[in-house]
Amino acid sequence: MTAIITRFAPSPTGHLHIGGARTALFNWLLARQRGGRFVLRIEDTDALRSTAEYTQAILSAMTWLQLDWDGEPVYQSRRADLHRQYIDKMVEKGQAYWCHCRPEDLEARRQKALAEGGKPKYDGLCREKGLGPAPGAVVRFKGPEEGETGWNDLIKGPVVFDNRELDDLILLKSDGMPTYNLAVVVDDVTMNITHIIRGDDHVNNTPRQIQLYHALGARLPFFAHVPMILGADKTRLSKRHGATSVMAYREMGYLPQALTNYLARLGWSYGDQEIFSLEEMRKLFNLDHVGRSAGVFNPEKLNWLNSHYIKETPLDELGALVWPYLAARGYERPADDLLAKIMATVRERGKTLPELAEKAGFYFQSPPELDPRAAAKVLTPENLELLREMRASLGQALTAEDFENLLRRLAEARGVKLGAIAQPLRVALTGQTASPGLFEILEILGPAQTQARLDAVLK
RNA sequence: GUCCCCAUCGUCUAGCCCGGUCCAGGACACCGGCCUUUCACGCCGGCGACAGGGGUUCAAAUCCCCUUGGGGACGCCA
Repeated sequence: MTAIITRFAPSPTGHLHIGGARTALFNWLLARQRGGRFVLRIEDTDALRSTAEYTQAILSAMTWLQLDWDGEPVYQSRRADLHRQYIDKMVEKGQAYWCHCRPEDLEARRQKALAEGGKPKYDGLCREKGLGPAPGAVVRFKGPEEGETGWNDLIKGPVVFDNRELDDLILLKSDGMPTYNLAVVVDDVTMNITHIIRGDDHVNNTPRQIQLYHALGARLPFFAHVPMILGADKTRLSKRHGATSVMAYREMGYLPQALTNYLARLGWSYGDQEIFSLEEMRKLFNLDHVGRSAGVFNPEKLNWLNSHYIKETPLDELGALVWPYLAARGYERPADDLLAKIMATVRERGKTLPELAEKAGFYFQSPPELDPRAAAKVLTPENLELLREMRASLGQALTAEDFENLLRRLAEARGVKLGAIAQPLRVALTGQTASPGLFEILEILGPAQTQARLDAVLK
């Protein structure tokens, strides 16, 4: 059995988006699982819209997601000569022909066909004219006029198109550049791609591409069309549904494992299992279990996965990940072990990295910003008096455990519940009524900081 | 308009290919309870779906047909 070769072929006309990331992931998974190759091809034949910046952004997004590719990325634009050779050969063999129809005329005829209830396809005007090259001319594929073209899609099953539905697609643009459909086929053939996993929106291109494979005498690859990802309103995921680029999710504080796990599970399943490391997916992934219907992107579930992976991240790593968000708030960097201890107290209280930074904010503000409603409710005259009385004894403990014993004894001595003295202290130290565990906070703040915060409230 | 694809809880899905084990299982979200110094986490419980209609069959979420609904494509974009 020969090794499989898959590819991801984004066009650098924008950032890597959620849908693209998923097709990349599936291609990567299949290749890695079967010991094959996963190659990256940048489809930059649209000179107007493709940029080097987007190319870079796509590469870094892939790297962030830990989807490594084999060899150097292939730039489609640099293969234009090769594409041109194939086109010339097809013209020579009578498989393609020069067409002199002008874009405006074409558009007019399309509109007319549409108005008459027909399909807006090329009418074949130049097909039998035997024209040659000319300024503004294009080369079209001479497709079969009858019969059917179909394939057995690895995800969708058998798909068949009537050849009469297909028109003579352009292979060479008037600017001398190959079109997408031609370039893709020539590249996939010459790069020996065995499995093409791509978005659903390409099924309509597939019969045309298959005809090109036939014309080229090339062996067909396997096709697998992954369903679209939709927004909450069930239309194609777009900007107005919120962030769509992978890097935007990185900035919003999502972990790459959460995103790949979510994306894999959106469409693919393995029984009831929800949590998969990249390593695990790689073992278990299977195109048979990729669903056929479109899926709605659900940020809530992504959040859940993100908090799961946040809880799994070692504290020192988590500290490093959250630090940039803390720094953005203008805080000073604490020692690594202290930052790790802080993370331990907040990591179950936030779903994204910036949320963690927000929950940890009070540690870094001295005194912390006092929530007026918390103050009004909890820092009553009686409670302030209570804090004043407790102030000295708080200097006698050092560890969270000691603080717990101390406060429990104090509560017992006064004949009140722990909460009665914990809440005023919490508000004094954090400015909030909701916070991480009070004993841990006391340990982290230390005696001096604790006294300073009490002083600020009691002055 | 034409063609292609799709259709199980609000959402992601298991089950469908090989009909009975499914008065349909899991997860997110939501609601309730427990735990508890607060908030979370965690645990327990609840709500909630086979789009509709015809067939085939002793039996259909599972097979077939139609309808409806949704998505996609119809570019000298990729």
